[in-house]
Amino acid sequence: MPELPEVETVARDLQHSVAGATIVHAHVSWDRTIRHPQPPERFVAEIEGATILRVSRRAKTVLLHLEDGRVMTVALRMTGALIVAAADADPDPYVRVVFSLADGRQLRYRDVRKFGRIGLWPGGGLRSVGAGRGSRSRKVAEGARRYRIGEVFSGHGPEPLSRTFTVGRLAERLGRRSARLKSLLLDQAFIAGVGNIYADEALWRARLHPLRRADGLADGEVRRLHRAVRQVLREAIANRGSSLRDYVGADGEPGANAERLAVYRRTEQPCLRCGTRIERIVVGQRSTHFCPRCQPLPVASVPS
DNA sequence: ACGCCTACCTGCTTGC
DNA sequence: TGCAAGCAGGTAGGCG
Repeated sequence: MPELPEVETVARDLQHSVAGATIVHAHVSWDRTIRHPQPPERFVAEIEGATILRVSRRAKTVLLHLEDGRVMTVALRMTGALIVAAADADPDPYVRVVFSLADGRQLRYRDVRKFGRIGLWPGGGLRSVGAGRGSRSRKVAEGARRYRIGEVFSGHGPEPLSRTFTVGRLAERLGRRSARLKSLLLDQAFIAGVGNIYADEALWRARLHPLRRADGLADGEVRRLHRAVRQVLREAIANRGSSLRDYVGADGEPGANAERLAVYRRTEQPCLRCGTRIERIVVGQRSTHFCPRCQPLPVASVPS
């Protein structure tokens, strides 16, 4: 479900609605939602009584900072959602964890496909929750070592909306890689928070073919990509995210961005710029949508 | 470094 | 209508 704009929307919603709230009770109905090595019973015991100080986002993970310095991380993966509900709200068979708040409300973790994971990390440090390949060499046995807070997401690439994510930085990173643009945009170690929807949208906006190799871009093309990624994400946040199926904000309402998507899941429909039929191909086992006319593939620009 | 595969899960859509 | 296959916003781990 959620990519950067959706997770950002949830985090902002929660900052407004549950910052300052105290968790008086927790109930876990699908144990594997709780990250190893925390046994669910221990997690429940340790979270009870905690007060939520503030809520933020890093990459596609929601961070609930607790008053005592500990941090609860919620990785929503495909269908996870964090929803604030009244205690007497309708029962929902897909709610995997319920946090009962002191004021009577519930913070519900809902997840149809059960891929999401919730972690609780000690004050002043978290264990690595790295991002795939890039963090592999840094991986250590679970529980064997603690990372300091600044190193928590050390396996992740830059936040695309941060001020430090400049054209120059993107150019430098692209220049060192031979992979296809689409695959790189999905690589959390290369850039944090972009997923399948916004990768396709950004490439369409930048008029770059998803199979172009990263180190083959001209300066102007890098500039277009940098601008496109940031615009697409910012606009989606302004629209509270793209709801294709399961995604809702913490208020339980879907976002409004899905209807503004230019290529994602618009196979065979006309390109909004030139009217050419949008094509669907598979890149790295992920559906990929693009306009064959606006996003041409120059000869010899594909990874071999 | 890179691409490709499988696994984790459930539900909806599509095609015969 | 029924039923199987294919598809889904993510990512970890394994292989060549």
